[in-house]
This record gives sequence, C-alpha cells and structure tokens, in this order.
Amino acid sequence: MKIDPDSTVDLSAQIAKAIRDAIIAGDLIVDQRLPSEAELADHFDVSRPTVREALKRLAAQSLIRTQRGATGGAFVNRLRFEDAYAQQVTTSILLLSMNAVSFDVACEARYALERACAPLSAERRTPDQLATMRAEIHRQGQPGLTDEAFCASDVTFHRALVDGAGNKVLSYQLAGAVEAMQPLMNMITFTARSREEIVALHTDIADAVEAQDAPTVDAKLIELEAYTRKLAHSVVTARAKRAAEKEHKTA
Amino acid sequence: MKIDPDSTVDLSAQIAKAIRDAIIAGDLIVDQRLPSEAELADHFDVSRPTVREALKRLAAQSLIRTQRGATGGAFVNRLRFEDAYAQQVTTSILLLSMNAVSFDVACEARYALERACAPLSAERRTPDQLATMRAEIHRQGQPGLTDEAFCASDVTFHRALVDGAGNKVLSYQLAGAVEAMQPLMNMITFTARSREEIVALHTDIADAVEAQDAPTVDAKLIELEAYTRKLAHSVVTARAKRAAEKEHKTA
DNA sequence: GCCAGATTAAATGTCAGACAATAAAATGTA
DNA sequence: TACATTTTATTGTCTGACATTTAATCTGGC
Repeated sequence: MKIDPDSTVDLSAQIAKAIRDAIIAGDLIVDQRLPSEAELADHFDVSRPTVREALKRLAAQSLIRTQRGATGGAFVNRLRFEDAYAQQVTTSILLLSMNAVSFDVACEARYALERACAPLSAERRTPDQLATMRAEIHRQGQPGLTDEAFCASDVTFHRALVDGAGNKVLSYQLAGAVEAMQPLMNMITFTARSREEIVALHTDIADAVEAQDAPTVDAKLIELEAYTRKLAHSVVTARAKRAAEKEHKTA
Repeated sequence: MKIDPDSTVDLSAQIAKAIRDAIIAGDLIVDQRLPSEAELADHFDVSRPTVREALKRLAAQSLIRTQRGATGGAFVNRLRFEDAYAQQVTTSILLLSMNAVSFDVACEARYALERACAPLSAERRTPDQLATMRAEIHRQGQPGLTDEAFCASDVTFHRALVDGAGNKVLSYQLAGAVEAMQPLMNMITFTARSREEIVALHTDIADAVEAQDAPTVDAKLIELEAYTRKLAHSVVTARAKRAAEKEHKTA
C-alpha cells in the first residue's frame, strides 16, 4: 500500500483509496484488524489526524468499523445487505432529487424492475410475505390515513412483493428504486377514489401472487404503473392550471 | 442542526448525520456553501479536527466537495449519475464477495434485471448503441483474447443493451448488477467452443434489438442465462473433481 | 484610466503533542 | 479459585500551529 505525497489529491483520500483497494483485492479480509492509527501514520509517513480522516471515509462506506480499548482498532467490516440497502436508498433519493429526474422516468424504471421480480415472486413467495401484503392492503383501505402513511404502506407492500423472489441480490438492487420513489410519490394527493383503485389493484396482485399466476401479476403491475402515472400527470396539470390562473389574476 | 454530546456515538458521526439529513431534507441545496470548518466547530461546540472527520465522511459519499483558497469551503455536491454509479459498483462487488453469494443467485438477479430493460431497449435503442454492441461482438470473436478481456467486453455489450432503454435511472440501477458479476464471471475459463456459443447468442440479441423484436431478445437472454449458469456449474464440478483426485492421491 | 504584478486574507490541508475514555489483559489479594 | 485492582493499548478529542491554495485587493507604472 503506497501513496504519492506529491500528488495534488488529499493525503487522506489517497490513503482511503489504498486501503479500499486492498479490501476489494482481498488483501485485507473480513474481520481482519488494520494496523493501529499510529502504525498507519508511520507507514504512510503522515500524521495521525490524516490517517483518521482516511479511516472515517472508509467508515462512512461501512467498509470498516472501529473499536476502542486495549484490543480495539479498525476492522474490515463484513458489508451486510442492510448496510448496503441503507446507503443505496440514500444515494438513490439524492440522485433523483438533485437531477430533476421526471416522475415518468423514475416510475418506468421502478415498474420495469419490479416486473422483473414478479415471475420469481409468484413462484416462490412465502406465506409470511403474502401476509405482509394482505396486512398492508388492509391498512391502505382505512380512512383517515395520511398521504404519507399511505405511501409508506405502499412501499412496504411492494417490498414484500420484491422480497418474494427470494433473491437477496434482487431485493438489494430494488430497494433503492422502490424507496427512492417515495418522495416523488408523496407529491401526489390521493383522493378516496384513487386509493380505492390502487387498493383494488394491490388486491388483484396479491391474489395473483398467491395463485402463482405470473402473467396476471405482470398485467396488473402494468395497470398500476399506468394508473400511477395518470395520477401524477393530473397533479402536474392541476398545479400548472393553478399557476396560470394566479398569473392571470396578477396580470 | 443539533447533536448530543452525551451520546456514546462518535461526535464526527453525529455531525455528519446532521448535515446529511439537512441535505436530504433540502435545507441545504446544491452548490450551497457550508459554513467554514471553524464556524461549524463553533456551532457544534467541537474542535476543528472533529468537524473535518465529519466532512470527510460526507465527501466519501460524494455528498460534498471541498475547495481550498479564499472563496473555498465545503459545498453541497450535485450527486451525478457517474458518481453514484461508481459507488454502487464498489458496494455491489464487496457485497457479493463478502457474503458468499452464489453464482446462481447473482446470475438470476442480473438477467432478471436485464430482461426488464430489454423491451424498452428494443423499442428505443440508438444507432450508437447498436454499433457498440456490434463492435463488442466482433472483439469477442477475435482469437487470443484473454478471459478477462472477454469478460470486460461482455460487460460493455450488456451495458449498451441496458443503456438502450434510454432511462438513466434504469441504467444506474443495473450498473451494479452487471459489473458486480464480473469478478464472478472471471472465474470461468472460456473455451473456444463456449465463446462461439456466447458470440452467437450476442449476435442474435443484437439482431433482435435492431429489428425491435422484444420477444426474441427476451428468449435469447433466457438462453444466455441458462448457458452461463451451465458453464459456471461445469467449472465448479471440474474444480471439485480435481480436489477429490488430489485428496485421493495424498490419502 | 488601465493593466500587471505584489500583497493580503480566508479557507482548507497537515502536523505535533497532549489528554480523556474505553476495554481488555495482567496482576494482586483474599 | 474467584474477585478486585492496575496496567496497557487503542481510539476519541482538543489545542495550537504552520503550510498551501486561491481569490480579492492593493500598488505602481504606463
């Protein structure tokens, strides 16, 4: 592990990269202890604060964990699916909000991915996952539910569907897509009528998944996507109309 | 933005979280300058090194960038698709390598996602993307190509297919899945015969995409997935056999 | 007045040394 | 042996300083 002290790049960034590369290459294996901060500072010929900045960078990516005390130190972390989820969700949300991604594009991506899981889910779903879907459908039907709570329940429902595929890699990849959509979905105000419509489609999907009827699941997801996009468009249109009226009044 | 000095959690981690939350909530917008390190230290009532550790954590996630000089400081970064993409690839690779994800599970996930893109790609692919696919097919047919180069070309081919969907969110989500598979794919040694087979399937896929024939693309991807898994199994079997023979000799 | 160069100021990057907090291991004692 | 105490290694944090970078400002000459 070497760094270039003459580079214009931060020393801490270089050190972080060197260690990260060593982990990716397998030179440092899971649960292995890194040298102490003092030893690393000595090795790279930098001060301890600089080493610490590098270690914090790695900790931010869940690549290492640190322990205090006599046998403490920095250890290569086993990257868990849950940690990776959390990071991916944060990243995806920011990506969508900062890059003016349209509702349509995000929605298309989300449903395309979800439909990829659907056939596997229809085949393998567990009773647990079916129960979760039913429970969320019930929750969504209750009056007095806020729009936020409705959306959150929607996410839970769809995550159960995705998890039904019984493929952790798929679940991980989709976590970002499904959850990142939530802030966009929250812009929609659901009328009692539209909630009814969505609950009906959810029920159809749950029924088809239970019956292991993949083609119907796919068809209903397509319907749901179309309906979701329609709702979003009506929100956008209504908003534009209000803006135009306001413009008219002031003029 | 507040922190709890009595918490057992690192101060730098708390500060990083406070700032991250502010960014996610939209309280800090893109390109906005954060207070200087000294001001942040003052605000949170900690020392400058502690603030710096927090900022490095955020920098590791591409949430901020720093500039030196008179008008320098830390700025909220516009998270670009490329940055998010790079992080996702690293995370996915580590996730797969550290969690003993089987080839089958990873392969299933990858092709399920890729098939989700295929219909959109068949509809929207640009001449550019078709040209890339053709070029990679040509490269894959050349003798003397190392297994690593063959795999790299494979990744480029499939990325062109995914990008053909013309949906940045989809491309981003799939980047991890496709590239994270590469280390696993690299375990396979390709015979001349198996390369021929793969190139033939790639050609069929490119033809079908060009002809905007989505069902055929889907069918050929299913074939390719089955063939890839067969190849991987034969590698595993051969390896097990060699190990058994070695065991027999020493016994 | 205007431009080029020198100066200044503000910010991050880095360092050195110190002390606090923690947790395990070593040690002492009943 | 069992338990309390001390030691020790390590990370967490602070203070203060200097180096480096960069833009803005000042200054002198034309």
